[in-house]
Amino acid sequence: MTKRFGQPIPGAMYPTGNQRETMTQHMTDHANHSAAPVNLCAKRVQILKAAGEVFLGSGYAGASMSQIAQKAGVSKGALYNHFDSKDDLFTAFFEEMSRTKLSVLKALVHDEKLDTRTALLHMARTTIQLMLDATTIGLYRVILVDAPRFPNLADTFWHHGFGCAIHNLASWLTRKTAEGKLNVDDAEFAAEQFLILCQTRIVQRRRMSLPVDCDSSHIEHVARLTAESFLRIYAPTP
Amino acid sequence: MTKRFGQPIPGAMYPTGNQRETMTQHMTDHANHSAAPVNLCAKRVQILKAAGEVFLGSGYAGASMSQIAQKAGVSKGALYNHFDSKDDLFTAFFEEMSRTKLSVLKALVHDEKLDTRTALLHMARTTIQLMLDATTIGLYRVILVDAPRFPNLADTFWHHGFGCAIHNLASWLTRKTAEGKLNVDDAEFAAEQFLILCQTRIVQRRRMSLPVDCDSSHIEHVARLTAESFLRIYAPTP
Amino acid sequence: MTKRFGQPIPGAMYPTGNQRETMTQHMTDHANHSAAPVNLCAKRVQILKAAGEVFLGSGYAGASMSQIAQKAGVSKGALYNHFDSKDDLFTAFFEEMSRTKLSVLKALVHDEKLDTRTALLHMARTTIQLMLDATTIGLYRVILVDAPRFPNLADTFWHHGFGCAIHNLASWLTRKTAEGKLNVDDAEFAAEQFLILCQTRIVQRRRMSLPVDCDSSHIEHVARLTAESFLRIYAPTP
Amino acid sequence: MTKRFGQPIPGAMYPTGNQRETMTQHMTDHANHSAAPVNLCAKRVQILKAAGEVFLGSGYAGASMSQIAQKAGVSKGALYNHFDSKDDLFTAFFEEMSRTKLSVLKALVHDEKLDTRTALLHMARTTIQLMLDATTIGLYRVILVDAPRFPNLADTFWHHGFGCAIHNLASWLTRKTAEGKLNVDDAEFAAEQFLILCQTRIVQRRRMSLPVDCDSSHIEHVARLTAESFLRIYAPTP
DNA sequence: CATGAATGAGGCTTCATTCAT
DNA sequence: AATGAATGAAGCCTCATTCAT
Repeated sequence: MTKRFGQPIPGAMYPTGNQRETMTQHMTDHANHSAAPVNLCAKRVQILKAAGEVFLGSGYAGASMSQIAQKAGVSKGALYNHFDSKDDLFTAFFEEMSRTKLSVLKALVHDEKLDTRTALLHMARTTIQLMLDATTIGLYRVILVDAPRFPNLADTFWHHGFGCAIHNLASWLTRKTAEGKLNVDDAEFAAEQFLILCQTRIVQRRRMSLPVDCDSSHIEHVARLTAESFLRIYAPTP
Repeated sequence: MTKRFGQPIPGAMYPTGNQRETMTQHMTDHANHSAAPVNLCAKRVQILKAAGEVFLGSGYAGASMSQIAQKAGVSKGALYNHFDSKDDLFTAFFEEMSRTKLSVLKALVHDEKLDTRTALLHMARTTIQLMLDATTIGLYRVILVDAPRFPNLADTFWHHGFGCAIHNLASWLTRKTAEGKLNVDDAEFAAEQFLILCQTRIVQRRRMSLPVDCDSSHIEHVARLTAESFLRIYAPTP
Repeated sequence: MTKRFGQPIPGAMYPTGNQRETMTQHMTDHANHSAAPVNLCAKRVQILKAAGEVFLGSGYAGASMSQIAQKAGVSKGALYNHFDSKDDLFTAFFEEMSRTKLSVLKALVHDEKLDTRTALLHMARTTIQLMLDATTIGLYRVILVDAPRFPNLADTFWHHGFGCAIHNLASWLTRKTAEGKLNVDDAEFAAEQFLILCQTRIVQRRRMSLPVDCDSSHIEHVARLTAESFLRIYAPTP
Repeated sequence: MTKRFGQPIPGAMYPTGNQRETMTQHMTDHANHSAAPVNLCAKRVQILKAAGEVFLGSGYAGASMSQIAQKAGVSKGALYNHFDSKDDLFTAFFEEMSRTKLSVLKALVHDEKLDTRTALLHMARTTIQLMLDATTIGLYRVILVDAPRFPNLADTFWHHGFGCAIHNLASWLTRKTAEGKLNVDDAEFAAEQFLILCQTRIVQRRRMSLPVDCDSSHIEHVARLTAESFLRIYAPTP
């Protein structure tokens, strides 16, 4: 059923089916013959946005095409003019979301001239904040529950999100180790540890819909403890 | 509608209605006149088992009563002789699962005469293994996706699982700190960090249905790194 | 399905099936071998009572055997020990109700030494009160809706209720005409007119669940107008 | 849940949702771009017609959506494109029926130049005929049995039917009294008496599904007796 | 291309009835 | 006799999808 997924080749054309580009970019690269494509894009974006709200909240099984159509302000039929099926829409939504919402993770590592401790604190704070975002939590939820039936889901999420962040962070850790600021052996593992440690206390509870204090002061506290802990693990031996 | 949840009163009897004892215990405490209760329990257990398989795999919305009935080998109507509704069955399944499957976490801390490093390794190994279990992963999945609609879910899970483990582990850490073997300030936080660190690499990927090597040698490796890291954070300052 | 109905022969025996005597009489005409029949009767009465409450309120289609069993405080199976089917129980309930609750109508005409006007007023009052009774209204409701599917229902109701009252009243009217107190030609028609006139204002509205003042003073008012009207129709020509 | 009822605003448009005009009028007031509404209306009418047949015969509880769909020649799901629920369909059916079928009652009083006796006979005949109509009997049945659960039912019926007729007739009676042709004190009460008297013998039996002669000659006979009786009650005192 | 009515499969639940205990 | 679990048909309703307009 699921048709397109897995290798989102940014420039490729999809001659069969309704698929179009992911459309947040180059909305204007066709000053050609008609404004229709713009509207198309607009409607597609509109639908994807609505699909996002619904799928993130309810998962694949809990969402209904009617709901999405209604929230998007279009007819049910219109959904099928832009997407071949619920599966297809789900897949498109997920890819779009992963690409746009997790971009923060890709840019987690700013190579500014911050000292190591400050940089770690900064990254911890940013990570926690991202992971508390409703969209991120929704995406995580969707992956956990729907990945068994949509095998490429997790790949996409990993590719655009966690995996990417781990990779970038690992590079940074390797660099810091080379600089003698840290002492990291398995950089990929350490990077993952860092990201996972960020979930202590706040993120973990929030994901489970448990009541939790999300004040920025609390976030700051946890970020600090996390950065500190990480430093203790990987501080260079004197 | 959903009747039973929240305060499982272990010794109470439910003479009227569908609710019965949680039924893993005292299947034999009726040397009286009839074997019927055994069958009743048997069928209830049978249904709960099937419900478990289905709910764990698909969440509440993705599961269907027909599926469950079929997997349990009973008629659809029979489900309603034992549970008032899908909600009720879901709730009962979840409570049962939390109680029985997470008991390992409660017993995570054995107060044996192991040295600290070995004990941590041991606990890391156990935790990883538990968290890789299909049931545990399913439960986690269910909580993430269905807790928003079933508020007690997360409480139950926390109460029987994570929360309990954190609490026990925190006590142990406090004790070790008193003994000078560790140097833990915020024991609850540290305990949670330990459990979260155990999810690095293997558990996290498995949860997302990503391919991952689950060999015991790999588990051992991660457990060792985890214990080591934890020790580095909280080793007593020399 | 419906087995027995139509000619309730009071003394007959029903050798096949579960049917027993209507049981409000001669509860004691068997000082014979066992007290079981008494219990049977008790349970049967209990069931019929519950069936009455439910059927009167909801009609045949709206009632459920479970409801009845619950209200009767017996098991669902027990219903089928006493009655062959829902149809059978319905039929038995209806006959019983008609017989017992409408007996007032049979005794509508007391041949006391009241003058005609007072007697009519008396009968109007009694009729209105009976017709306002929840049971009577329920019976009427049941006939209207279920008679098409249970052809003997209306016969029974007519036989025990309206028809009987009309008959008795017609005799009385004939007698009064003979005495020169009234001038009734078609006595059956006149009797029916009287009973129907009693439904003006209060009974008619109550039947339709419309709000209506049922004070005894209001009843008295309507009864008086009704008797007066009847007298004007059938007063002997001077 | 039930959305439309109570105040049928004749000219309102319901652009969103299932609700549409009651649709017996202006099937042609859209010389616009498409013939679809005609079909829509047609189907809605088709469904309402089928619903009428079923509900009138069986009441709310005894009717099934499958039956209605089948009788309407549409799929079960199609019902829900036009009505939100069984309740909604029931409510719409009842309102429509009350409005269209009982209009005869509203026009009961023609202010022709008939003498009083003839006018009464005329009205009695018309009333009896209307009340014998299968639809009227069905509506009455539905009210009695379902009004307890649908409070607006009886109001609607009264508003469109009985109540209206009583009101018009009462005005007529008052007029006749002013003209010295009748001597009516409580005109509303008298009007109700007239309508109720019309139910003697034929209507009452028919309602209960009892066998009864409905020949026009019999109707004429009862109408004559009824008019005569009414005249005797309210003839002006000489 | 947009619409939304139509469809039929399938969802959850209730029901009358049966039957082993 | 009494119980209540089991059954499978049927009830109401929703859903993804199609298609005429």
